[in-house]
Amino acid sequence: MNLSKELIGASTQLLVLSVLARDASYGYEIIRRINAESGGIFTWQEGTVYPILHKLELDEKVRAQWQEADTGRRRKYYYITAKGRKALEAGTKEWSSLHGLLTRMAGASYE
Amino acid sequence: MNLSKELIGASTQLLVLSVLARDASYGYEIIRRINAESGGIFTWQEGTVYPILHKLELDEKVRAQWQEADTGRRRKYYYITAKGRKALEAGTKEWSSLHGLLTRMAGASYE
DNA sequence: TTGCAAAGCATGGAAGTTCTAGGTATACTC
DNA sequence: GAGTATACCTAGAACTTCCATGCTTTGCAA
Repeated sequence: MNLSKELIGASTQLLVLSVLARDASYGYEIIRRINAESGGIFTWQEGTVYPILHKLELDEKVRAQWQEADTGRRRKYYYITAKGRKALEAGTKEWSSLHGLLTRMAGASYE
Repeated sequence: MNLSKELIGASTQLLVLSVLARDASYGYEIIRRINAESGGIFTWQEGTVYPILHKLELDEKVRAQWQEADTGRRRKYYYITAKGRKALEAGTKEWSSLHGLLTRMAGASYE
């Protein structure tokens, strides 16, 4: 069993799930929100996020629903599911272990 | 500019560099050491690590040198370079930013 | 009313990555 | 001399993310 690869993919998935755990949202806005909060360390493109949303939906971690906005525009809203919340929690924990290992090892190398 | 992808790859590179920053070592032992210290959250295979070492060498972040062990066995020792140390330091910082973002966002979703 | 920018979703293909699965060879132990 | 541990390596499969691009609709300005 090797978590590493999933952890990696999880870093992007986790960010998306984090946004959706607060409020349902749609692709275009998720991108803007994450890019804003990232403080400029990276910039997601649309082509990065939409496939991730599709995968999350396939995995039943989110549910999608077309809605009409006040502006009259059609948007595909994504809602996090119970499964998605579990994945978010588990992923955050796994991420923390990896981060712990990394700081422990990198830190030790400066002594 | 998008750091994300490099960050990802960096997580594995960083662990290897961390080991080498303490002591020069060779592939087979690096694998054992990291697997031991990971506390079981993942298990690297040889096929994962050797290509990484080759890439690090190509990038001049490590230097390789064949040496004869007491046991009479040939080993390829890897030494971290100045460039490698810089990469380790920079990578650790980038990693921390991402981790900060992640905990900030995931944390906020539980409030 | 025409034209352009922004909002909004989507996909195909390039490039990169790790993992699996194999191969080779030497030393030690029984 | 057979098996196990040490030690290195690579090809190819499978999976990702990223970039470029295309499409449609709405809003606004000239």
